Amino acid sequence: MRKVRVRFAPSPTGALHIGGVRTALYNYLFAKKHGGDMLLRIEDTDSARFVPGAEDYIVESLKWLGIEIDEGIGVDKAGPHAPYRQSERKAIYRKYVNQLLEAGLAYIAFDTPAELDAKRAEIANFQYDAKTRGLMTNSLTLSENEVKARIENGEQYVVRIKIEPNEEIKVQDLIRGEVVINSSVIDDKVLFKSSDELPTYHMANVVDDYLMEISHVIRGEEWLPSAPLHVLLYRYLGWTEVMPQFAHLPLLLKPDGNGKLSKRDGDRLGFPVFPLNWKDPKTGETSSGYREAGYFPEAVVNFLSLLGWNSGTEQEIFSMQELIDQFSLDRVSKSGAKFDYEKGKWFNNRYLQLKSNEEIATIFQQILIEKGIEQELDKVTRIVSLVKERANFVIDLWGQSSFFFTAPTEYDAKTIQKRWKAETPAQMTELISVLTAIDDFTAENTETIVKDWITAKEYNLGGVMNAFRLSVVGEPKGPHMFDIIAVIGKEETIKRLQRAVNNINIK
RNA sequence: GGUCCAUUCGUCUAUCGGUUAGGACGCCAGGUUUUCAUCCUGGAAAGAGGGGUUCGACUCCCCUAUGGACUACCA
Repeated sequence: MRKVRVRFAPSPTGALHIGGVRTALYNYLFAKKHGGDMLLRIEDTDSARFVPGAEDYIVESLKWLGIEIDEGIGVDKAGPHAPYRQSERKAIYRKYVNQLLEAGLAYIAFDTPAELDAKRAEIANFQYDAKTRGLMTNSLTLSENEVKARIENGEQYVVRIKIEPNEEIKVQDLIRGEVVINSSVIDDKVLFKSSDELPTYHMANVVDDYLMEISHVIRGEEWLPSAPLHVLLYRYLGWTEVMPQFAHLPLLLKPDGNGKLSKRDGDRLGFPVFPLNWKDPKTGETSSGYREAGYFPEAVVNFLSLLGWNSGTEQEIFSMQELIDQFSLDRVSKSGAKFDYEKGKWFNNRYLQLKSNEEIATIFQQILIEKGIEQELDKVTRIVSLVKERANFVIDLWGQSSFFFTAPTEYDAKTIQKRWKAETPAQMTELISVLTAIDDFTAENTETIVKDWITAKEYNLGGVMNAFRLSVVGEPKGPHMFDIIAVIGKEETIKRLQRAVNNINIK
């Protein structure tokens, strides 16, 4: 049994899309499950679409998510198959292109893009293949000398694969089973372009997967139509015996409407489609990322893992290790998954609840500092413990707990109307004296004393407590009142009560 | 247009011929709570349609419909 070696091979054309992240994740899970290696290779064979910074972005994204690379880009020591950037492997591809040319399995074509466009306009459903290549300008229609002359003249050309028609090409897919496509519908794809001396995806991909000893190609469904071409390339190159196994993953779809999830959907619907914030160096346009939106990487991984795969059990929360242990390609679904952002939030909520108060407090402390509030970790931890369960994100904690740090400056009008009665100011003034007399300001003690007072005076518990809350918090929300005042302290509590008595007027 | 892939609650999905078609998100209702939230309980909610095969189909086959991907000197 061959060692499992998989690769994630994005092209550096911008930020790593969330669908790409899932592909990387599934590759990683599969590799680790089988004790194999995960490679990161950069497919930068399209010089025109290269975007600076994209490669670093990809490396940083995977690192943030905990998807560890064993070999290739982003690893300190160059691996045994270096380089791992396709633009740096020109000579390698050239050799195999020549091999194909010499064997008569590929040919040179001089048709310019303009000429091809003209043909497409002229002939409906034009396809460069066995039926049409005799009409075109290539080494099959030109004499050997003319081909040589044109090349020596510096004329640009491409190398095309020569597909023999009318053969049923079979692709064994680990997720979909056998897929059969007739070779007649495959066109003579460009394998190599002289303009930049670089191969196209198809050629580079097959050559590299072979040389890097890739055992399984796990990639998006958009590659399924070209898989037969790749099978043919392995055959033409004489590598059928070591051809990797294929698995084509279902796509991530738009939450609403139709089509695959795109960057624009994120902007339109208000959620990130990238792992990290990204600023496009050309347009200056920025896109938000899950990290900066406050997601925990574990939540993103967990959420993504379940978009197209399930364990077959009712478990929903998985650590990376559990995912590795339970992952299996035959439990990957065949149909596309609509991206459900609401569920993503829920996953973050679960991880927030799972984390220790102190860990969250450490993060929250930074947010507080940005708001100009410096607090000791102990106190922040205590506050976190009181409000954590009502938050999905660490940032939500601010909305739930800001009153711990700053006294209310205004009071919720609806609540005044409902809870601030004619007798309230007198009761609150009385409450001030009750609280003033308390030395031990713990929640248990203040609760006992205040409740005894309310009972003794035969006041309405709800009436007093709600007015008390309004005075201290400013709104009808928050944790248990006595927990709140234990944190903010006696002096501040009394101050807030006094201010409420002075400022709230009954309409 | 052509080729290929897919089709269970609104969404993610379980079911691998016999189930009251299960779970989760979201939604709704009730309960707990001095407030809000949490939490607890409950509820509504699905096999695209039509043919077969079979004692019996969500499950297997065919057709139709619908959705998606691909159809570049992009990946």
